[in-house]
Amino acid sequence: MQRCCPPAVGDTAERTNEAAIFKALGDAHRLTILATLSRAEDEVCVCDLGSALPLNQPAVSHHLKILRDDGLVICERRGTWVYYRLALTQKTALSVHYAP
Amino acid sequence: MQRCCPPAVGDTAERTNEAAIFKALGDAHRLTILATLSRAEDEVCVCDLGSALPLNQPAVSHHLKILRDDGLVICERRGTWVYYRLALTQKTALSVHYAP
DNA sequence: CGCTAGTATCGAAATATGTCAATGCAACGA
DNA sequence: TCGTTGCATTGACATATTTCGATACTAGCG
Repeated sequence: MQRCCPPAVGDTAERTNEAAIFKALGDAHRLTILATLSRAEDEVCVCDLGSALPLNQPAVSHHLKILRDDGLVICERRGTWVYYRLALTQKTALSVHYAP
Repeated sequence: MQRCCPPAVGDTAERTNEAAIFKALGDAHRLTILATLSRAEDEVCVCDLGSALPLNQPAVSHHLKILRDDGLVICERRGTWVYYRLALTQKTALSVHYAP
């Protein structure tokens, strides 16, 4: 396989993982959730997250699951309520630089 | 409207714009395109961008249009070929910090 | 058990992705 | 000039994924 330019850095699987994170961020409602969590000094319960969005509870829960599955937020149940907070991992740092 | 937590920063329109950029990055093929452009010292023509992807030309063109519409790349036609390069604007800096 | 908070599942509408065909655009040769 | 060739984009369509509401379900409390 002959090419004029060097092949792209990183394999496809790695790039797919990166894309999944960006995809999770590619929704205005989820950005609102993350912004709310970031502004909150402490964790925020689901009902408060939902009250800032024009969605009903199942839809909010759906978006939260996406953020959970991508490791962007973590949740903890205490009694009746579930509290969310940002998962401050490398992923959320998001200092993206192409190419590495 | 009464809430326990402060409202999210930024209005919906602004957040929608941000989401559009993340959505553009939320695809492994488009990340490959951006990585290739970033690695290339100079611009890269469409045929070379396409040869690094398991897609045919129309699909590549489609992805390039998404990146163009979001202001992430710019293109220039010279003769028969069209050359792409990164649009090094604020958008591509992508030093994301929530909340601002 | 009843009640509330949150999640999971299902289905419909909207959107995204990729392929094929058709169109533009520029270079080249008769 | 005209037709041909090759690169790139656009449009139409089929398929896949996403989004969100309605409903059903689970967990915890009194």
